[in-house]
Amino acid sequence: MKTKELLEKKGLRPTIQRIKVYEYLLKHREHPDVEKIYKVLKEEIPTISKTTIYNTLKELADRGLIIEIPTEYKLCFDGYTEPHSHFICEECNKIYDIDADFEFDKKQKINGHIIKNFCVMFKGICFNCQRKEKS
Amino acid sequence: MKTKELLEKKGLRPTIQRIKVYEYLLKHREHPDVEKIYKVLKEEIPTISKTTIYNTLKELADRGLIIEIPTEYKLCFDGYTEPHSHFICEECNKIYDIDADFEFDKKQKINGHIIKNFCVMFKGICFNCQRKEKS
DNA sequence: TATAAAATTGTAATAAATACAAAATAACAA
DNA sequence: TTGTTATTTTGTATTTATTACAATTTTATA
Repeated sequence: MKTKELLEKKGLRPTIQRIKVYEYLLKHREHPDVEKIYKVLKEEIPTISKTTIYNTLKELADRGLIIEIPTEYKLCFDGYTEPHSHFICEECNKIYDIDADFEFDKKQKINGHIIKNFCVMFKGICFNCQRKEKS
Repeated sequence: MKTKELLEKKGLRPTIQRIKVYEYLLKHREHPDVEKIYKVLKEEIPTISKTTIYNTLKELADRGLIIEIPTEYKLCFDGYTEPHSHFICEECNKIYDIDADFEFDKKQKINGHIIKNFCVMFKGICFNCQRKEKS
């Protein structure tokens, strides 16, 4: 389905700003933060405002079209919403996708709390930073 | 073991500020943020500085004495370091401990990345907010 | 007690996020 | 079309969170 239709299905007007933000996250799997998205989109849409980026990301996340990844440093975003985990490198702070499948039935309650979703974050030294340290 | 000795064992001088920050986190299982800890400790130690809270929390976390819990809203802290998970309520933003045991061998690598630790965050509507919504 | 190292404090600077009113855009009825 | 209304975007101002850093204070120990 096209980005435009996905937005409409969630009750969001498919404005050029929303489409571009969403498409950026679908095409780039780097888990960007607000600043990164803003800088890139400003090339294409010079009038775009950072407030719009914030607003759009919140709307997309509220509707489950994207995932918010809170880190110690900043809030990052992911357009890939299939169940997966993340790894963050404590050297370079880069975030990697991890295809670890944790079994969990979202319909169950835990301690009386309704579970809507869950996320797993691994932390350590990434493949690349290990190489750098050796040399 | 006493807080003082735990700090010394990790190579940290057991200053009154560090002891109090650490003890606060061990005694209160509410997952406070910097602001909360600062406000409470300022009662006891009126000269304490927020920078010291930041510094101390970073040192404690680096040495594994406490856990950092990044959320969408702010960075929270936990003095309880036994393996456990967290649940955050999307209504009241309160963080609860969850005794879910996810099996994972930390010594293994994933995709070539060295895993030092991992955390699981559940999200949804907490027990208390469910009651409020019914009435 | 003197000296050096470590830690704390307070202020300033930076960065991240939010609030909000004005302007622009889009939907749609006449 | 055109006019009206609702929605969205933009830009600026605030607020909040975090970091940088020099001066002061504290601590260890020679």
